Amino acid sequence: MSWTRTAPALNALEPETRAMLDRLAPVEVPEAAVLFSPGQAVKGYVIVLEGHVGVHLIGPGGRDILLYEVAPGQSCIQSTLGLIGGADYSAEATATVPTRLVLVPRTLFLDLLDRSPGFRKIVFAAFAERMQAMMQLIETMSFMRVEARLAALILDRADAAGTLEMTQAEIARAIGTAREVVSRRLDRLARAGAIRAERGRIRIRDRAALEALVANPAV
Amino acid sequence: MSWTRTAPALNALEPETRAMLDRLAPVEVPEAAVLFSPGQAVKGYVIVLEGHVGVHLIGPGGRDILLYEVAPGQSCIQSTLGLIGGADYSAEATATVPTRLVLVPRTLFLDLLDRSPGFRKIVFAAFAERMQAMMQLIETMSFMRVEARLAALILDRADAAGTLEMTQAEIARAIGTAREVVSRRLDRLARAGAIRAERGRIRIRDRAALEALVANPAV
DNA sequence: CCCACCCATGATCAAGACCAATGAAGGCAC
DNA sequence: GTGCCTTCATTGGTCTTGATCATGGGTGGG
Repeated sequence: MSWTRTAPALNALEPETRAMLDRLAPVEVPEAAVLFSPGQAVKGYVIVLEGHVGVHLIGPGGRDILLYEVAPGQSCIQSTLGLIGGADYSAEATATVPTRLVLVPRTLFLDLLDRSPGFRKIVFAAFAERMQAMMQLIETMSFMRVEARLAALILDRADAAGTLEMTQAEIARAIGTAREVVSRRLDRLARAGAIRAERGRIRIRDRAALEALVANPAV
Repeated sequence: MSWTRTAPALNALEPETRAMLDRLAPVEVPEAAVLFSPGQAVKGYVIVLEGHVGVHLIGPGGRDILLYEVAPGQSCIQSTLGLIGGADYSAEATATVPTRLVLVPRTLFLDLLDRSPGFRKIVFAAFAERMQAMMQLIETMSFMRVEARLAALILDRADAAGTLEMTQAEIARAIGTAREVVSRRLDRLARAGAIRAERGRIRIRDRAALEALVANPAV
């Protein structure tokens, strides 16, 4: 009941709209569950309440790159895309941890979109934000070499203490390269004193050095 | 007067909405004019009436890649993005030929978005379509090698007779590589009998061969 | 006829993909 | 504790792709 209360973004909604959404039952999905895969039709608008979802493009040969991630309170742009434009999913979404989410059926979604300014605002703000991130991704992939991408990721995802808990394989997927390359790059960064690499963890030692790398991404 | 008549997509609009739009005066921009550049604030929603606009991401070092193109009747998603999300432009748009366009001011745009279901529908359909194309672009860049990208472009842009009038430099920008590479690849395709390369023009000779390349993009 | 633009080609070089083998740390069962 | 297994990481080596520099030839318009 009233799961909308747990999603801060939804607080600005009109009461009737919230009521309609609250009638939907959240769904629990286990870790590593595949929420959707390429080719499937979009069934509804997805709002993640708890947990974490990663959306990947899968290439032939099994390589995949992380398009974006969905945190609690956020929605999945692929779904929006499909509902508005009618396209099928072209990526794969998997829950990286046990996740709770709500699926707003297509008809309700379109109805709300038409009638609720607040809902519209939320949906489109999220849409725009994601889109922005995707353009960023294109830019990154086009113009930054792996080392710079790696530095950017470390700076971006490290916690306040300058620590990043990610396995090399995860990093590789996030920046779209092979694991070995990440290993080598990390090694170089470590030699240069920019970071300290541990098992499943990276500590920033020289933030400025990483920032310099990001600032000069010349391929 | 009544330029909305010339944009088929706008025919489905409510009469009042069309009337409001028709009050705006189209603008003429000369060939090679820069419509906007990275960092600029978004002034309004752009609808191209006539001509052709290319939107590029510019990297350090001058390299740039074609994000998408705007044909008559279409709008520029970067503008939509900025108006809804508040972000500045992150790409550069240039008119490739003399172009006529309409700029819907921000306030009117947001107002129409709120009040006109028809306008909303058009804007978001266009948004979704572009977004789809961008995902396609990411996929292409990630998983297709240059040869496959080249083949795809040839198939996609050739006219009914199987002829493509593009200079190698243009092709290079469109698929995000260097001109020399295009030259070499074209040469190989020509040797293989898939195409015939002439000055500023390419003729498809073996469509199936190109399609096979696109189908098997393994990096 | 000359000057832009377009194209071909060669040489070099770095990045990164891919394959393979090994080491090292942690978790678990017993 | 000991042994075993899984996950994570390191290292080496090979191979392709494609970026870049350089140079020369061709073509067409003014």
